[in-house]
Amino acid sequence: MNQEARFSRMEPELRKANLIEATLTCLKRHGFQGASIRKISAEAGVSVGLISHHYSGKDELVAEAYMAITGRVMTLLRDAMEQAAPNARERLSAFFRGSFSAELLDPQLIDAWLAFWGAVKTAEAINKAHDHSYGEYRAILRKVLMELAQEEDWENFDADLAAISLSALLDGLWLESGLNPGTFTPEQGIQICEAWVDGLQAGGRQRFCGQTSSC
Amino acid sequence: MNQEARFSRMEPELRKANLIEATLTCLKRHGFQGASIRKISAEAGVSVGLISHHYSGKDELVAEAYMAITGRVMTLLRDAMEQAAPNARERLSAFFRGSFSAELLDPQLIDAWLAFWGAVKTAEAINKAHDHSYGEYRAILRKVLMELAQEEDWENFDADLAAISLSALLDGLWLESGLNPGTFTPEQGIQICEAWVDGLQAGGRQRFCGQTSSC
DNA sequence: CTGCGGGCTGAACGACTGTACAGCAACAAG
DNA sequence: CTTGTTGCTGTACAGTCGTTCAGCCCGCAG
Repeated sequence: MNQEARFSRMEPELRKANLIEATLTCLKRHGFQGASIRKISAEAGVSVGLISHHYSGKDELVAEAYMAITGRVMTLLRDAMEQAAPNARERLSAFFRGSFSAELLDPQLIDAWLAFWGAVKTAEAINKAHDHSYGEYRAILRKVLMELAQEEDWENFDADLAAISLSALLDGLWLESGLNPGTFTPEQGIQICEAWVDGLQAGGRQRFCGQTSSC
Repeated sequence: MNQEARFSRMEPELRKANLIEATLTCLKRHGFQGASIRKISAEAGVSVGLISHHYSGKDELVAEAYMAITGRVMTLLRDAMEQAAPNARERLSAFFRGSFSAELLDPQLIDAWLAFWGAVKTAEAINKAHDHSYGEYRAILRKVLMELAQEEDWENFDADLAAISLSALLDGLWLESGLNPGTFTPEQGIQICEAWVDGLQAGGRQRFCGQTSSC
């Protein structure tokens, strides 16, 4: 009567990675409400108690899942930019193409993101995770906008405010794409972002400058 | 022993309005999770059973609360535009000032909005409510952008796509303001939106036109 | 005053939530 | 082969959840 092992041990690190993956799967399936301790453990094939063993609570696990997914997205966008090296304008275009790639526009992925956003005000740990990832996101945009300003000899250009603007545009498009896919196509999404940069270059940048008209 | 009436009757219409108000209060206080049947009925000072009596279920009540709040916001924005009659550009500015007024930037109001967004994918009734209100929102923007295009003699201008863009920008700013107030000031929010229109006028509109360069 | 329609109550139900904890068992070390 | 560590199990607990329904009782009609 040699019965199979009832469970297999794992390095805490590996197990945590497994749990995070299961959490993301659950979030994608049924949103924040569908990501209960029991469903996550079932998805991961472990017992309910294991989560409390590795994390202080559910919020911490979800927050780590949020960090994991944002890190993955940011890496993808950074890579897309680096492959299109020539100049800042080209790199922005690469960023847009990456933002509206099939991988990132996956409805399930956006559903998970919506769940995170909905929980930001509820769970402190998720709030901190958002602060961190959004800060990093904006820093990436700030950098490339700064480079664009240098290449085009804009002075006193407020890249920080422009980055807030562009990230808001991207998030807004992403949000609507998640809430109501079909409102616009990925190509139109890219088009909208390109138009924003066009507008900046054509003269819209003036509002992002100091009093001097040298910008 | 003349004891006080244990409850007071109301016209279904009035009672429903009361319940919707209580629902909004709960959503503002603790997000979607904090808006349970029991908490809503406690807030409204009625019994738990009354909600099922007037609505088919919780989702329908929340959806009606969503419709109520979007209707209120849209009326406010429309009024702001109508008071600044002169031209389309001025009306857009009025729309922006309204969008970033203290009344609409109320953190609690945005928390409630976030709760709605998070529930769109979960509840069918809320999904329909979003579709309706977002369509109306975009129609308002489309109309004023159309008028701007006429006043400036733009031909083949795709006001629809431009409206999607502007609504995404506004929603994105609103979203971030809710998730992390302090990222930008209301004045900066207006500045960002004005810069978008500036960019459109300066030449960014080309991407929103057909092949002809007459736009 | 009486009668009655229906707005309203509130206990009960079954399902689900996150967390705690006592102890089992897998697996490396000796 | 033991033995020890500790990753892991799974029941139990104390809640909360949305919904149901038999019947109470408010307030208007007559």
